Amino acid sequence: MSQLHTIGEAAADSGVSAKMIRHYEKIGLIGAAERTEAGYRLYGPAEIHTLRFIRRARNLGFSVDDIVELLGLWHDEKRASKDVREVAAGHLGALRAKAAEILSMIDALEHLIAGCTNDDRPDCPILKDLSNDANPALAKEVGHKFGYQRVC
Amino acid sequence: MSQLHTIGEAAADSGVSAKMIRHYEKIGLIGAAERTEAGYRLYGPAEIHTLRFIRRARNLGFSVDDIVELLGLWHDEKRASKDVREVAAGHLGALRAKAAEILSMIDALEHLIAGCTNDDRPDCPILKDLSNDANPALAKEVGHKFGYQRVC
DNA sequence: ATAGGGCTTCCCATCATGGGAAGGTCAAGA
DNA sequence: TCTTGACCTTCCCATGATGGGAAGCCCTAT
Repeated sequence: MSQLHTIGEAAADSGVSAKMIRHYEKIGLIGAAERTEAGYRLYGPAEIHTLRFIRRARNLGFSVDDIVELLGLWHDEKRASKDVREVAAGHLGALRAKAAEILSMIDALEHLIAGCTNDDRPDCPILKDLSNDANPALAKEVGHKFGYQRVC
Repeated sequence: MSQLHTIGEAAADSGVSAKMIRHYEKIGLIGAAERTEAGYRLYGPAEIHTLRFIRRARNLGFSVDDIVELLGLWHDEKRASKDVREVAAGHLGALRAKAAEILSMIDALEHLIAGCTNDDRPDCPILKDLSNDANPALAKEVGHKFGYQRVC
């Protein structure tokens, strides 16, 4: 008994909020916890270890779906390291794509801000760029289906 | 009449989906569109220009709340360029923070993956790190309220 | 006994976006 | 003229991870 913890203690010890622990249980990421007679959830060292694993994986940006896989591999003594690597590499690719996207936004925004007079005059290259039909800010070539011609 | 467009045409011309145009109307980012007798929304050049403005701002990662401000400034002849700059600079700061977060995840993940044997053996430094209590992967100093001591 | 803090479940909100159903409208072709 | 198909309308639901908050039960210290 002495190593069984309530959800609040498990949260403090693992860094995962009580709210999220219940959520992870509900979506099946972790199994249903033991309960006291009064219905309180109880967590032992193994469960808290798992929660820490989950928190670390979340800190690395892994999605819950990824973590389902990682936990399965973690508990699978016959796992192949390349299977783990595959999950990690997939996530790394997604992170790199996201980083590239954000960095290009930063780049574009820095250029716009650099051109701003930063005073009380209304002239503003930022708004000029955003409203300029000829110079679409950071145009994503996505979703522009200009095949249609106007009907009216 | 000849320059009035249905929502599908406005979507194609602006790069904002019809779904989102209706959504922007509902949340008040844009005003209610004119309607035909049958209830179809109609968009003129000014509205489509605004939609393009919105799409460009979204491409730069501005939130809808930011865009409300930017549209207000855009239409305000007496705006001060520094007010625009302030909105943009605030967003830039958020983007930089996000980028730093993602880059540190990438960095940590690259190190883990580099140590992976990538074969059929079960030994795996990635899982080892995630499960290692002593070496928390990319520990965020966030949310660790370790003031509490275990009660049990 | 009572107060306060922790626990339970349930519902709602975020943020931007899309999917899909049920039904009305319109234009082109048989 | 009728049909067909592509559009439009509104309404509801889902995403993903997280938190807020209410109503009510439980436990412990005063």
